[in-house]
Amino acid sequence: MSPQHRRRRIPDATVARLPVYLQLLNERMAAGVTNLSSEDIAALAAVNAAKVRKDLSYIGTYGTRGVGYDVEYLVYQISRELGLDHDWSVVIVGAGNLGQALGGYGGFNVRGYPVAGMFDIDESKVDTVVGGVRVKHLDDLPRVVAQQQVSIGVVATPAEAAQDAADRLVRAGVTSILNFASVVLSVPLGVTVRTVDLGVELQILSYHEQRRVAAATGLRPVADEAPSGRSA
Amino acid sequence: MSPQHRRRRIPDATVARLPVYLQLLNERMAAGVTNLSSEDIAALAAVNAAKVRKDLSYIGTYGTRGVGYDVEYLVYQISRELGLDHDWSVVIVGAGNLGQALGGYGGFNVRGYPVAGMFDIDESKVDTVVGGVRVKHLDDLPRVVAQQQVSIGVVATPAEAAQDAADRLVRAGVTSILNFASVVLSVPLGVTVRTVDLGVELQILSYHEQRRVAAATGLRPVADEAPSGRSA
DNA sequence: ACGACTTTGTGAATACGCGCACGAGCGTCG
DNA sequence: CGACGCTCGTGCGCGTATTCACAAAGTCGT
Repeated sequence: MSPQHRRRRIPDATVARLPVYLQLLNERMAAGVTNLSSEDIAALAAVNAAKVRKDLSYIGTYGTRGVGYDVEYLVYQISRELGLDHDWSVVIVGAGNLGQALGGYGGFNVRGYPVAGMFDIDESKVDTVVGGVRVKHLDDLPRVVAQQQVSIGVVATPAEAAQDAADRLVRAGVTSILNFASVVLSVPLGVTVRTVDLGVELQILSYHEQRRVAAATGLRPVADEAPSGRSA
Repeated sequence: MSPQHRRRRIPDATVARLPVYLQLLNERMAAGVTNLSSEDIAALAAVNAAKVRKDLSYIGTYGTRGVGYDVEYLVYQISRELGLDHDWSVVIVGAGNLGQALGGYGGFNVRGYPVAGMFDIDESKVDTVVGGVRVKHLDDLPRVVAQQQVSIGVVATPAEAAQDAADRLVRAGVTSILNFASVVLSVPLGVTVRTVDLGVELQILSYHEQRRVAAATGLRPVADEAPSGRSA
């Protein structure tokens, strides 16, 4: 039990940024950088420096005043906080277009999320091999989840099948779901769902585009700052 | 100029939810439902009913008290607000694993985002056909963007190539970018970027998992509500 | 035609996240 | 060894987002 186990709740917004910091710290570390100030990190992440400091302060006081943060140590601490000190096996449900792309991606293993299994309900997909993993029938899900201690599931099915997939995952014991289907999944309390929807993202972008042309057309030239993503 | 052109700025949080409402309204409409109350919508979207009403109030007062919202009319109004009354051509940069999956996905056309072109810098990929689109060399990007009036670009390259891809997109005239690479893109003001990063999503989930096991281990049994995604 | 009931639209209250500004602590240099 | 400069950690005010609660406005039954 390390001394610095504050265990105070970290704000959602911060949790969402920590992986970004981690990513870029790793990148700089690989480039040989050993120390970075909050200003440096802020510039790389395109956010405010105070925000970086506050974010990092939630996981502990690992900086040195007048100097900055030791990159390697910080990487270690963020990783630990995010639970990356060990691997998390994942299962992928749906071996269609997207499921195959995810399975073949390879990024899972590299990042510490080995694919414990891919599943589909379509017999014709079962036993095909995707990215080194043989597709199993969805009925085998509970066994694999139990045996391999899987707690994260990926839903890569068509929208119609997504809720059923989620239900099966939950029943099998999965407590976190990454959902790529265009549906709002309903899950019991205590299960975390994150949805990534291509259509939603595109529609958010087209809203901004639509707004730009409306402004350009001169229809009410609202003096309104141009919206920019998380980047500057 | 319709009478209800308030043109007041819609909060980002609301903009992010409108596509979700739209999705589920379309789904219910297809099922023959003609009217829905804010409570109904709230249940389907797993959010608070007051939030639904406030969100919808930003685009106009299209409900009927005592009755609810006419689904078809609401779909029309949200679509208009999101700029979906016409198609938005997109270009995809990067014809690797992910680019191919996106191109072959087909969902682009259906949803009103026809793929005007796929591009790669790797000669061996050029002229291959993915999802009915022939891959062009990245140098052809400016021509296609100009000719087809493309304003949305998708970055599906490896992380190392993503910033260059973004720079080229911006130079060609694209003003919205959907980025799938694990990098923080730097773009000029007035360009909107949205990043979707598989690694980030997984790490957010493993944070919650890590927290769950920490709680279960009894290390400080913090009386803290279990975190659930956007769903209930 | 009127009263009871339903559901919207929105002011007001609350919670949350952001960024400034500054004190505290560490390293460095004379 | 003391003074100076740099950068962290954080208290505080501000704006945004969420939720509550209720009057306004419509429907429906009689």
